[in-house]
Amino acid sequence: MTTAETREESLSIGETAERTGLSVHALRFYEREGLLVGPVRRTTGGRRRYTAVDVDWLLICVKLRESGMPLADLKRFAELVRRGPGNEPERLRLLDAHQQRVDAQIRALEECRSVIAWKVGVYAEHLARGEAEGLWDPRA
Amino acid sequence: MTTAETREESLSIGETAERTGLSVHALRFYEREGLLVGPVRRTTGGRRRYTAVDVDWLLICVKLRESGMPLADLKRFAELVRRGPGNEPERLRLLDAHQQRVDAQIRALEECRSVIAWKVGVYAEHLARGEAEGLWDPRA
DNA sequence: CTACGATCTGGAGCGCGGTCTAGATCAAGT
DNA sequence: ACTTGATCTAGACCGCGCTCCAGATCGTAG
Repeated sequence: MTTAETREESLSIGETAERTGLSVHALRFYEREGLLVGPVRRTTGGRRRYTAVDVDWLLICVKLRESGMPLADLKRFAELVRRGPGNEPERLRLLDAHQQRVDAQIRALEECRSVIAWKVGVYAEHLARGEAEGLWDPRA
Repeated sequence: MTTAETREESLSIGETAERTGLSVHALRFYEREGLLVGPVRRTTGGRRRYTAVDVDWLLICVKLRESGMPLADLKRFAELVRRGPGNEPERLRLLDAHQQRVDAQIRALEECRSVIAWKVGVYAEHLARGEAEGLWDPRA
């Protein structure tokens, strides 16, 4: 097998980086910061081996980060999961609060988009007229 | 008039901050960075006075920033406007490119939202069952 | 055995977008 | 005249989220 992988359902840090979109630096950083649920397994030589469960968790992390969840909240979430069953209500509250923020963010972006679209329209119309005259608003 | 304003259609930096949502620090910072189209007028005493045109531009800036436009692009846009008529196609390209990014961002956020919503659903369902048994996925 | 690329650790450094401080000045109320 | 609060400038500083470096080690292909 040329492209190592050992087929033991575990991946090297490089492969994990590829699959998650995170850099190897970021993966080590996340681990140091306590953002992973379990400790990452290691080979006898000390190299990290990521399981499918690790990768799934990382993919969730990526989505939460991408939608703006701060690392501190992600860490809190990881801690809750790490502590095991019993705190599901708190996990739910955390996710739910984040979802609200995402919704608000989407609404804000949509408003921005409409303002920008209007500006684009102003210029497009201006140019369609053959840019003969300057825009009425000197700062448009 | 107790709450100064002089009614000469110009605002102090503090009033401008209130109306735009930017801090007075940010207003001075934006000015230093060349993000404003024209030089801000000053009183004889050296205090800034913002006109309605200034405020309108700032409101656009706020929307562009809120939707993720980097200060460098905003600066570029301000420069184009400052140079006056003739470069409208370039302004349009700049805005249009940004709009594309905003659209992509909205789509990305919507995907994140659906992943999060699914996770929330998993927890909600689990809790509805009376949290009798742990989640099948130890890292959910 | 050798070589080369991937990975390791600890810690420094960075880009962005402001934020804050110090010390002075201005302007308005009393 | 005095006090009080807003504003001024220049420049230092900050939080976040990585990113990069040095120097050592691992591990696989040839």
